Amino acid sequence: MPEGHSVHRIARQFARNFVGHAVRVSSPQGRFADGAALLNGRVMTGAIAVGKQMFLEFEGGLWLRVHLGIYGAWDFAGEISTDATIRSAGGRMGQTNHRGTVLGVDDLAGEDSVRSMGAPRRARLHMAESEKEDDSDFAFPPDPVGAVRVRLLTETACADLRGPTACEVLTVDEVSAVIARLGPDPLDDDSPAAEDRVVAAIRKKSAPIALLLMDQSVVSGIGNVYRAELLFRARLDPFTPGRALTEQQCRDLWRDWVYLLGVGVATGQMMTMDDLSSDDWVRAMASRDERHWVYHRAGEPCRVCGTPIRMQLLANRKLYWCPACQA
DNA sequence: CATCGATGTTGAG
DNA sequence: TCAACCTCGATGG
Repeated sequence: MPEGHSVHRIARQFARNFVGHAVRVSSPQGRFADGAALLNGRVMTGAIAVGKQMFLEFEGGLWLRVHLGIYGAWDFAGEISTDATIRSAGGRMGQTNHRGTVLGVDDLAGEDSVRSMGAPRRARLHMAESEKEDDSDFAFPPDPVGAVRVRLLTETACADLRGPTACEVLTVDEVSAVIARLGPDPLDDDSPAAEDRVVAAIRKKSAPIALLLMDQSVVSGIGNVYRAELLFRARLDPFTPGRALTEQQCRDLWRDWVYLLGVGVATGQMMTMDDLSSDDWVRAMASRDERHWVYHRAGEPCRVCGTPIRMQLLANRKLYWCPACQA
């Protein structure tokens, strides 16, 4: 379920609580028994995210590649230091909103609206498309619940993976090969070269821009929500062929993705609306249906012009857009 | 409590 | 183009 921002947050969680530690690796469900045996006992030496893929590096040159697909999720438990998470409305997003600038958590929230990371404490944290924290008491390590494909366990922290699309052990060369097939991820590479690569990839294809934004070989990390929202924010007709976009339109799309991904990683939420009043900010944080311009709003009035938002299947995914604003 | 649907990708046909 | 993968929150009775 997660788009790029959640995967970065999960990688960050591993960096905090697992990197530098020897890890017991098992597969309670059994489907990853061989891979678990390969990794068991090794020290985790790195955790990186590229688009929707995460790579955990272990000593000896072995990597664990995980893709959560549509169902996948990680459950952390133990002495963990949780990421800053926007809890409620404190500040206003619009205050320091310049496109292309990544908002820091400090920009986004006032007191009490952020649970900051701080010292490790005993907690459970569910990480998928959204995150849920549970401070109630539990035994450590917890009994595996359901089909746990992989359990990673240190002296103090536990991480259970369930429902992934991909979970495999790779060599460094194989990791490089996977990454080579992916378009740029702004959090890994926000260079002019990365931007040029995306612009060129879009402008040489005749496929509709709505399809190209979802194509992980063009640009990494965009899913169905960010796709719809990026196109609305650019006031672009989703069916415009890539090669019909101007260079500037392509650059603006990339810059806006840089911005939105930064907001997503900072807040843990796919917040795609700017300049919200305090009341709207409260509503947006409380309900995902108040968080977007067009996503999941078929038939409802466009927030800008009132025209009913349209929905159509494109490559088996629901595409949402405003037929008036995005003409 | 049953059913539906999802923020993804792969591979068969 | 479409089913399969595989899990769980949201929804409705």
